Order: sequence, then C-alpha cells, then structure tokens
Amino acid sequence: MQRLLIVEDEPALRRALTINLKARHYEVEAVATGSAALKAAAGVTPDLAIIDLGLPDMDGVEVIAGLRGWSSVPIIVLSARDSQSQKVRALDAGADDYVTKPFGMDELVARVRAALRRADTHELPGEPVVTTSAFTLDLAAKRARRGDLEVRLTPTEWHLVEALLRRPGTLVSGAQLLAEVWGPGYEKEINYLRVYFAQLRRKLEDEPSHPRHFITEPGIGYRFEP
Amino acid sequence: MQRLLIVEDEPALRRALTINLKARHYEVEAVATGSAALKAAAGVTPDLAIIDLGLPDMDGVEVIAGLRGWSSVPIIVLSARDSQSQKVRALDAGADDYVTKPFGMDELVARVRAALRRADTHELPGEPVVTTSAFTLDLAAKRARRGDLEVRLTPTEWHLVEALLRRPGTLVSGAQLLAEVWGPGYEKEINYLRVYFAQLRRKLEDEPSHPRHFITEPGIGYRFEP
DNA sequence: CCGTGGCGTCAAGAACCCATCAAGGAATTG
DNA sequence: CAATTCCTTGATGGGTTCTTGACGCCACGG
Repeated sequence: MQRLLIVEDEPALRRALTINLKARHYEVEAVATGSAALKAAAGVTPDLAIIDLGLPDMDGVEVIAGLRGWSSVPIIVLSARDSQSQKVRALDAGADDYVTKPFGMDELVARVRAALRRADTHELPGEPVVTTSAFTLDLAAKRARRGDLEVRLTPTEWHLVEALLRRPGTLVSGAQLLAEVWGPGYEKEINYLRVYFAQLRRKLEDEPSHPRHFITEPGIGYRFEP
Repeated sequence: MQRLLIVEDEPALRRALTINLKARHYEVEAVATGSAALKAAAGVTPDLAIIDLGLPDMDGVEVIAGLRGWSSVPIIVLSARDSQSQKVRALDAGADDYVTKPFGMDELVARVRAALRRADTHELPGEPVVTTSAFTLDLAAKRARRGDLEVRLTPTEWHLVEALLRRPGTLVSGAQLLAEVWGPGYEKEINYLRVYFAQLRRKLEDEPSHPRHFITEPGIGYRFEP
C-alpha cells in the first residue's frame, strides 16, 4: 500500500483529508507543523507528500526545500491564496503539483493518483541528442556541432542548454533558469541570461540576430524550439 | 444520482424548486436558513448548491464564504432584480453563477446542468490546454494559436487569460480579475480590463466586435465561454 | 427627448525589457 | 607561473508593453 504524508495545520481539513484518502486505500500519516513533517518524512519514507503552504511554524517553501534536499518524493502543494508568485516559488523549490483552496476532494485524489503514476513510470530522459535545422547537441557527450564543424560551449552554456532542453517547446521562466543554473538567490540576475543567450545564439544559430531555436518571450521567459 | 442543496427561505419557492428538480431526477435537500445550510452541506456533501441571497438569519454572501472555506462545490445564486452590487459580492465570495428573480424554471435547470457538467470535467492534472472553435491556448507552454498561425500574448494578457480560464464558464467579477492580475488595490481600474479584453479579442476571436468566448456581463464581470 | 453610466476603441507618453558591446577580474589550463 | 578562457558587471540604444486619458456608442431611466 502506498504511504502519504499530509502536512496541514487546520484540524478540520487535516481530518477530512485523512478520512478521504484512507477511504481510497492509502496509508496516511498526518502532521500539523513543518518540523514534524521533516521528522515524519525521514521516519515513514512516504510515497507522496501533501503540504499546506500556510503553516504556523515555518514557510511551506522551506519544508519543500528541506525535503528536496535528500528525497525525490512527489510533492503536492495546498495553498489558500491564488498568489501566482507563491505558486512559482513552490514549484521552483521542487513541488510537483499545486492545488488551490478550496478544492474538491475528487480533484485532489486525481492529482495524487497522477503524481504517483508519474513517479512510478519514473520518466526517463529521452535521447540525450538533440538535432535541429541549424545544429546538433549531444548532451551526454557534451558535443556541439553546427553543420560540419564542431563548436565549443563553456560549462555554464551547457548547463543553460540542458535546463532549457529538458522541456522542449515549453516556456521556462527566467527565474527558473537562473535558479537551476546559477543556484537559488540568483533569480534577479536577468542580465546573465541575456549575455549567455546572446553567446549561444552566436555559436549555434544560423542568424544570431533572428534566432529560430532559442526564442525569447518578452517578460515571460525563454523557449527552445526544436 | 446527483445531490442538490437548496437554500431558500420563502416556502412557496422552496417547494417549487424542490418539486421541479426532483422531477428532473435530482436528489434534493432543501433548507430555509443559512446556518441550516452550512450544517446540511457538511452532512450530505451536495454536488451543487442553490442559494438565495436574501435569507433571514444571515447574509447569503456569508453562507457562500462559509462553504468556500473547505469545499469547491458549485454554487448558483438567486437574487432579486435590483441588487447588482450584492451579485458582485456573491461572485467575489466564490459563487459560480447567478440567476435573477423572477426566473424561468427552464433557465435555472439549464444553469444547474451546465454547472454540474463543468464540475464533472473539472480540469484534471493533465495538460492545461484549452481549445475553442476559434483558438487554442496552452497555459503551461504559454502558446496561443488561432487556426494555424501562432499568436503572441504579452505577460499581462497571459495573466488575465489564466485568471479567467481557472473557472471556465463561470462568471468572474471585474474586481476579482483586477486584484488577481494587477494586485490588491487595483480593484477600481476597470479601464485596464476594457483595454486588455479588447486586445485579447482582437488577437483571439474570429469577430472581435462580436466576441463568442470572452463575454462581458455588463455591470457584473466577465465570463469565458469554452 | 435628453442625461447618465457602462462599455469598446484609439492614441500617445512613460516605463520596462531586451540585445549587444566592452572591460575588469576570476578561474582554468598548460 | 603565465596565458587563455570564462564569468561578471555596467552602459547604451532600440523596441515592446503598460498606463492613462479622451471620445463615441449604446442601453437605460427620468
């Protein structure tokens, strides 16, 4: 049976979650505080964690970060607010999904199932070789070619390319890229992205001033177009 | 069978609603006061609630807020003709739709069906992609298409679209949209909404001057029609 | 019939974001 | 240890987006 860890300070909601999820044949461990959550997670090694962002003792984002430090357990976040920035922070910290209160129990259960299914199939990364009309990148061997001649990318450039290529076609926010490549705390250094995307385009694109694969969406983020 | 909770103080109307909805094969629980409504909702966990705003013991808006604290059950509001501001407050508190008295039973039943259908298909964790007859929106990848060609939306336009699409088909008050997109304190800047909805319609609708998906409800708010 | 209020449209300046260049300092390599 | 590459940072100019005010239209009510 799969174990769930619930972190929710409000007793009524904690009870409702416990009852409903036990009825769905999950094994449930429920705690009320962030510190208790970190302890419990180490003890029971849950298959999935449901975390309320509004905890009394510590910020929910810290709890997520604390878990992510050593565990890759799927995390679903509950939040009372519709706050977009809080959502982004939670997802950047490593949450897998996000449910806004109030929510229907059916929806939450569906998301729990989906998260567990995803974790089960353990999505293996696709081909580590990406080819476009202009260039070829071998992520594993760290080799880049444009046409016939080989191009050298610096470590930071590779790191940035990997972060983008992980979600081909999808838009990735600048803050997300910065946090992934330079580490948390660098979310404001948007200039780094400008400089490095300029370098990548100069090295890889046919027309660096009219990029076809490393696309900027002004004010939102960047996108890799295969 | 789907359960409906009716909150209506006037005995004649309560009876009429009960009979008509039972005739359409709904299971009906009818109460006369707000406090009874909150108790009943916890007990029978209805699939939809119909709430009269003019209750004797407490404001209908409070009833809605009380429900929304823990449940996302669809709520349809009944209200007298000339209490427009009350309607807006009800929507802000979390109501999904409203019907003005006097109303035809057919109209109410149609709205009940629509609300239940929405709650049923309640966006599952999969791809948050919305498709209409005129355009396609991929919220996660931040991609918009009208027909074959790609359309670019600005950050604020995306934000506004997301705020509306979170409740497809339901009516959202202007103040709610403003608070969500521009932040608290901008609730009065209704002009922003006019400007941005005009831009969205120009970019996405087939006939921007006769919108079929981004609908204005004068004096109340906006609605996204899938 | 006219005033009022809400809505859609338009336009212009302000504010913001991005690409590019350049240079000093840090790190790496031979 | 020296040379080279790499990373960081600031400045500039061009383009886009946001904000704000004004105008006309329509529905409603006096």
